[in-house]
This record gives sequence, C-alpha cells and structure tokens, in this order.
Amino acid sequence: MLPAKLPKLPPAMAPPRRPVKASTTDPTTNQLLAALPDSERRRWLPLLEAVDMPLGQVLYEPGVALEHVYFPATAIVSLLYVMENGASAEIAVVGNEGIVGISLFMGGESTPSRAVVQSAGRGYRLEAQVMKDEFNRAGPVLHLLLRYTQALITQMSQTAVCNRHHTLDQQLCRWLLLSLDRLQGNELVMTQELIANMLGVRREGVTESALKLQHAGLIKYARGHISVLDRAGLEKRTCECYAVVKKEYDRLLPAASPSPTGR
Amino acid sequence: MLPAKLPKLPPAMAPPRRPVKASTTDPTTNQLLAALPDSERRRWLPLLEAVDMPLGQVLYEPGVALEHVYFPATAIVSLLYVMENGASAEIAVVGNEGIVGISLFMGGESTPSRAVVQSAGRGYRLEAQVMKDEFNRAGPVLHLLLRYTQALITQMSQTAVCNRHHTLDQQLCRWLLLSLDRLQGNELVMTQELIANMLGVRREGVTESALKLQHAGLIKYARGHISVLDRAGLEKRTCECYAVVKKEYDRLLPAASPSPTGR
DNA sequence: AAACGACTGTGCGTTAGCGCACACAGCGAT
DNA sequence: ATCGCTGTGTGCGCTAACGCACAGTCGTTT
Repeated sequence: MLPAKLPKLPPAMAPPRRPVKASTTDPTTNQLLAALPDSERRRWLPLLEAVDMPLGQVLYEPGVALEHVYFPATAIVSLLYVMENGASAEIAVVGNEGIVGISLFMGGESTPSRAVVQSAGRGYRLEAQVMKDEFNRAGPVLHLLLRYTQALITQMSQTAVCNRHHTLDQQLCRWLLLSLDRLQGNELVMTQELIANMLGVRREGVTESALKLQHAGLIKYARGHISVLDRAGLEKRTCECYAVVKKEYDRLLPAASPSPTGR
Repeated sequence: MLPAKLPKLPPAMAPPRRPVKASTTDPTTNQLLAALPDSERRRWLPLLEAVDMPLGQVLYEPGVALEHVYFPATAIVSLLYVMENGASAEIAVVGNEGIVGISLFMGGESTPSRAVVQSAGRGYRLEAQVMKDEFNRAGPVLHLLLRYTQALITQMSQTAVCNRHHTLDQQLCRWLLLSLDRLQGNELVMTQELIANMLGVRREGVTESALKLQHAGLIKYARGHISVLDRAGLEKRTCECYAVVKKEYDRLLPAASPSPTGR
C-alpha cells in the first residue's frame, strides 16, 4: 500500500517470446469459434494459427497495440493489472469460452492491463487486421463478440464487488471455480504464490485459506498441483459473485458457456 | 460480510418513476452526442427526449431489459451492484462524457447491476429500438460507442484494482475527482452516507477520510454539500487509478473527454 | 418556539489481512 | 548423498476498516 515497495510480481514468469506452432486439438474446442455460423467458420479455419500457450507467456502488455487476438482452447489467460509498485490484481479470466484481445475490435487497440497465460495449454490466434476485417463485416461475428464482451464486463464488475466485500476464503473458492470451469479435468497446475498474485493478496493468506479447504476435504494439493475433490463444496463456500458471473455467461452465450461440466 | 445483515442501501432513495420532460440545456452538452458526425446528429436530434434526472432515480434494474439509453448532460449516474445482503458497490460512474445502457447495443439487453442517478441534473434519452437501429448501421456511431465502452471497461477494471489495494483515503479522492470531472463547477451535492454506499464502505469511514481532507484544506462540506477547494491537492492524494482512467478516456475519446476543466 | 429528522462527529472493542521472519519439505542437479 | 531451490506452513505484531452506540448540529416543519 505504500508507494515505495518491493515488486510483488514476476517471481519466475519470464515469458518465452514467440508462441510455438502446434497442431493437436480442434479449433472448436474454443466455444466462440464453435458458435460461429458454418460459413464464417469455414472462412476462418485457414486463417487460424494453432499456438502453444506456455505458463507465464504474456499475450499483451499495457499500452501496446495487439498483433493477434487469441482463442484459448485448453489454456487459461488472466487479464491483470500491475500497479506501479509491482502489486497486481486479476481483472478477469479467459478460457475456452472466450477471446483475448477485445480492445482490438472495441477500437482502442490496447489497454492499461496485461494478459498472461495462467494455465498452460493450446489455443488459436488470428492476425489483428484479419480480426478487424471480420468484425467490421458487421454480421453475426460482431454480435457474438459483443455479447462475449458483455459477459466479460460482468466478470470484471463482479471482481470489483468481490474485492470490496468478500473474504479471502470466499474469493479463493470463486477463483478456483472460475478456473475449473475453463479447464478439462479437475486438476490445476498453480502455485499458491501465483494464486496470490492473481487475487492480489499475500501468499501466506492463500496458504491459510487453501489449508482450510484441504482440511474440509474439498481440495488436495502438493507443490503446485491442486485437485478439486468436491466441487459442490466449493460452491457452497464461495460468495454470490461466482453464480452471478456464471449465470450471465450462460445467458449471453448459451452455445459458448464455459465448463464442460455444464451448468 | 455475514449473509444475514441489514440492508445498507436505500436510506431515502425511493425513485420517482417516470422522468419529467425538460427543455433547457443543449444535447451537445453530452460529449458523445457532441462527437457525432453532423449527419448523424441531425438525424438524432428529433429523436432525443430531454429529461430531468432527479437524485436517486433508477434508470435500470438488474435483469430488466432497457427501454431507453440515457445521455447525461448535467447529471451523473452510478452503475452499482447491490448484493443479496443489501451492501453495495459502485462499478463505474457515467456523466456527460458517456451513455447509460450499453448492454442494449452489446446485445445482452440487461445487466446484473443497477443504474442510479447520483447527482441530479438533466439528460437526453433515446428509445431502445432507435438506439439499436442506429448502432446496427455499423457506421461511426458504432465505433464511437464501442470506444466509449472500452473506456468504461477500463474504469471498471480500475475500480476492481482500487478496491483491492488502495486505502479509503485514496479511494475517496479518486471518487471525488471522477465526479468532479463530470460536473460543471466544483460543488457536489452528496451526503457522506451516499458516498459510503458508492464506495461500499461504512459511513463513519467516509466521515473520517473527509475530515482529513477538510483539515488539509482540500475540500469543505456541510450537510450534503461538498466544495472542492484544491483539486490539485486531491490529485496528489489519490492513487494512480484516477490518472489511469482519465488518461484512457482522453485517449479513447479525444473529443468526448469528461471534465470541462480539461485534462 | 419547539420538535423532529437528516447529517456529521467520536469512541469503543473486534477482525481480516498485512509485512516480516523463519522453519521445513520435496524434488532435481551435481 | 548432499546441496540448493522452489513451494508450503507458522508465528507475531501491526493497521485499516468494521459494527455498534451514541452525542452533537443544523434545517425544516408544525
């Protein structure tokens, strides 16, 4: 909270630069791509580039114009703001239900926040100009992307509310659930240190809260691997924020709702 | 923070229903309207309805489809989320630089949040269907509104960050500055109770912080009237969040930046 | 002139989360 | 087999903000 403080972030997040080509997974693993009308999807397929998205990779930096938009397939991306003193806070999270780089079609080309791969995986990307051209056809793509953007706005708003009113315990549950919804399986590879950076809290605080969850038998973890044992239990402990966001994603993107586990 | 708690909100905010017709002020007091190309503005003028926006008026409720979008001229509107237990938090604020009701053209028709007039004044509104039709012409109006929306997103994101990391003192300064930018003059009509609801904190906390500012000679207030005496002083005390948001509005909406006082 | 209500000030004890310091455990590399 | 690093557990004093209770103060109403 003091101005002159130690940097909290990048403990070991040195980002490998250029994404590596990859070729497994199906583009329609991304629910936005899956929700495209056939004609659009056919046009897009040759333009999409499959990429690996390793942990810690930075997809865009504050104030820097985007070169691509990303459609995560199995990866998860955090939008986070890093303060002058190095402390950080997650604004929203994007997985296979969404797209990273909305400022491109919103018209700003950049944002004050940063996008970092929070959970390694694969995804697809589209060149900036191509994305803009597709968007400006003003057809179904535009409307789909704008609906997604509204869902994202809801998530951001709820993050603000949650940061204001809810306990770390509740927020951790919310965060785990949001991540879980964007993953296949029930294990996430994630150290408590990283979670702390996302939530904008102390690592020790996460340790404490996570211990409670573990003792309650809801999760199990060891050295950066967290298994969720009792999803319903997490939902019971979290605040209303999770449900609000989930419901809004389901409402706005019926075809593209996150979570393979479904509603 | 406990589930069963007393409602914090509506102390006396019972909203007068239908807005009253009014006829002073110029539509171009609203910077978005002012930024329209001539041809669009000429088309819009007969469609715009001037309305009074009294304190506490609710422009939309969570989950309810909008009937109009509003362009504040001299009023200020808060977008806020009210929790199940009655506690609340402001997500963003909209003044003469913006528009209330983005979910209409974003495609969701409603949001989980609520819009309340925070500072009485005048504004203009457009019928929902008209707004949608104009937006779907996919011309300059669309791009202008999307750029505004991105600015709004920045404000929401920064609210989340600010709620996480900054002290009440800093947040109060930020809030005063954001409000000031959206008003003419340097006085705002606003009780500490209301400010507390917006910031999602205790009224007593606001009293304390406001006292500090008053003792420092930055503001002066009495029974719901706050005069800002030293704007620069507030800027010195606030967190980086204010500047980040301001800069982003200026960047994205050069013609429609808030604050007659300028950048 | 009195009464009331809205607004602001103040003083508790309590608590969630912070910053710091350090101990320990598991895994990989030499 | 040992070193060393990364991750996790724990203790302790500190502070911002909370919830509650109540005392003034100013305007408006009757």
